[in-house]
Formats: sequence, C-alpha cells, structure tokens
Amino acid sequence: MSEAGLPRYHSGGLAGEALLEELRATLVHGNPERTATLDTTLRFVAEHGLGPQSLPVEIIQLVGDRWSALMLTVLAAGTFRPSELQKVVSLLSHIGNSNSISQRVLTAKLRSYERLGFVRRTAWDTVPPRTDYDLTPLGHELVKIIRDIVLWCLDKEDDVRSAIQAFDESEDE
Amino acid sequence: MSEAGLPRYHSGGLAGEALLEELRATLVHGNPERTATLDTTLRFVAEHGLGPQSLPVEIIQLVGDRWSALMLTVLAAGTFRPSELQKVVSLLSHIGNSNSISQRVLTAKLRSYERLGFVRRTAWDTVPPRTDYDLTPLGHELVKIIRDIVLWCLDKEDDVRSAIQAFDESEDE
DNA sequence: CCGAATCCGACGGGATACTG
DNA sequence: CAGTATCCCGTCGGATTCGG
Repeated sequence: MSEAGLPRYHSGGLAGEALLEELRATLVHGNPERTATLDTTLRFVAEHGLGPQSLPVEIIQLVGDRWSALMLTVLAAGTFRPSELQKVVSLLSHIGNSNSISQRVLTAKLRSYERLGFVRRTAWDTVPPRTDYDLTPLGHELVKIIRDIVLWCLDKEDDVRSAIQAFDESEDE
Repeated sequence: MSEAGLPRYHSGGLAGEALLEELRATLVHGNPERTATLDTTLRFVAEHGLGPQSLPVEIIQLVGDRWSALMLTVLAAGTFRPSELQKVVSLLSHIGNSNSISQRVLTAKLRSYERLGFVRRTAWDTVPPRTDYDLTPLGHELVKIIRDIVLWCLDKEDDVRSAIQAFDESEDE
C-alpha cells in the first residue's frame, strides 16, 4: 500500500560517529551516570536505522494494520482464492464483532504482500477468471513471527487489561 | 491512540464449532484435498481471535506505526525526559532522511504505551516541570520482540529488496 | 469471479500556538 | 519544559460501481 522508494541506508559511516557524539553531549549533560547501556543501544539503532523509511519499519507498518495478522495467518493454512479468503477472514472477524474486510483492501493488501515477496500470485486466464494466492517461504517465516507476537500478547493479556483498567480509572476522576 | 473498549473474546464455545463447520463447507467445496492443516490453523484463529478488535491486533497496530520501533528501542536504553526523547529520536531518524517526530505524537504515543502498561511515567511538580519515562518489565519484553522482528527484517533485507525490484519492474512494462 | 475506479468518512501525523 | 488544542493534509479503509 506504500509506494515509497525504500532507500537503502547509508549509515554506519562517519556520520554515525558524529551523531553518537552529539547524542552523548545532549544526554549525558543532564544525567551523567548513563553512558554504558545507553551507548550500545544508540549504536545499535544508529547502525541499523529504525527510522520511518527503514525497511524494518516499512514491514512493521505493512503488517501493523487491521487485517494483516488475520489474513496472513489464514494464508498460512494453504492456497486461497480471493473470494474464499474474504469469506474466511470476514467470518473469523465476526467472532470479535468486527466488520468484514472489503474486497478493496483485501486485494490491495495481497498486492503489497506480493510486492515484498511474502505471497505468490498465480493467475489462470480461464473464464470465469481464477487466481490463487499462497505464502512464499519468506511469508511463512513472517507468519511464524506474527504467531509469536500473538502468543506473547495473549500470554500478557491479563497484565495489559489490568493496566488499561487502572489507567482509565485514574483518568476520569 | 485508540480509545476502543477492547472487548474480551467470548469465543471458544459453540459458536466456534458452528463457524468452523461453515468454513469447512465453504472451503472444501472448491478444493476437497485441503482439510488437515487448514482445520488446525482455522481452529487456532477461531480460538484466539485475530480480528481487528482483538488485543493482539490492537497491540500490533499500536506498535506498527512510523515511530514506535524507534521510540521503544531508545526507551529500552534508560530513562528519558520527553524533550530528550524527541531529540534522540529525531536525530536518529535523520539517518534515514526522515523528518523529526513532533511533540504531539511523541506525547500521544507515550500515553498509549503507558495505558497498556509498557512504559511508566514519573512526574515531579517542580518548576520548571520535569517528567521521566522509562520501560516497565512488560515494555522490555515488548522491545525484545520488536528487536527480533527488526533483526529478521534486516536479515531478509536483500530478499525483500529484490522481490520489490522484480515486482516493480514487471509493473511498468 | 477478479480487480480496478470512484466517492467518502475516519484517523494518523506534522506545524503552530498557547497554558501551567 | 510538559502538555493540550487547533488546523491541515495525506493515507487508510469501507461501500459501491464498472469492466474483463
């Protein structure tokens, strides 16, 4: 869904060192005892680049929407035609009292997954037309990661919900 | 940033079974040989609920934006005041030729993290005012997951980029 | 049945100004 | 310095229509 150019990072060079120097000057000023872990963390970020244009963040944004977790998890089960996928995703989302996914965003999402190499599109020119979508090996790896996230979230669900409750209560007093 | 009620799922019961039956009827119809892995996957999704309103997807959406990966990773390095955090995040994002994060979204993000129990807010009523933010243990776990995602993305960066290139080339022909 | 095009409401996110 | 409010714009996402 993003048409950005995804420019490769040209970091890791001298700019990174100068930057770290500037950050050190900024931060240590008000809090002298922090340098050790701070420095290694900042170095990690500076090297890999986690800015909005970085590939990791682009991927995170692509998957961090309303439907991707569900769509990709379902797709991990096999090969689907768009109409099938729409029906399955919609039915499953109804469990949580959510609306159906529209065909528009379904196809758009599938295309963006295909663009990054997460799904494979196979089209026959029959009549009526038929198109199949399934995950690539890379896509299966991605789903594995998503699954880990989901399981972690479910594991921490009680903690998060009590935090939400405590926060909301202390708000409207 | 989302004020939704995050209703708990009431799945896993009979509705799930009826739903699976309906899905089975829909899917096996056009493709009889798929039942085994499909069924277990659908069952997983039906039980845990990965719809747009589910807590996992809410969390994924919260983190799946422009700034969260960077913000949370930086926060993992220690305690920060908002102005410090803004400066660090902005400087680091400049590596990727991105703009700075605005104070508006910075504070909004911090509040939503705090709401879910990922960060802790400590405020003194001094003058001038001072506020410190740092990660909770839960937040540190979250950052660990984000770090894994980022490392995976970086590991697959070449694959993804070549996929993008191939896709875009086959587009404008 | 696939999917592109159009219209439209909602939200994310940036810039600025203002209060405590 | 922390935080909120206002304004604005670009994008996301839903509903509908049309073509192949």
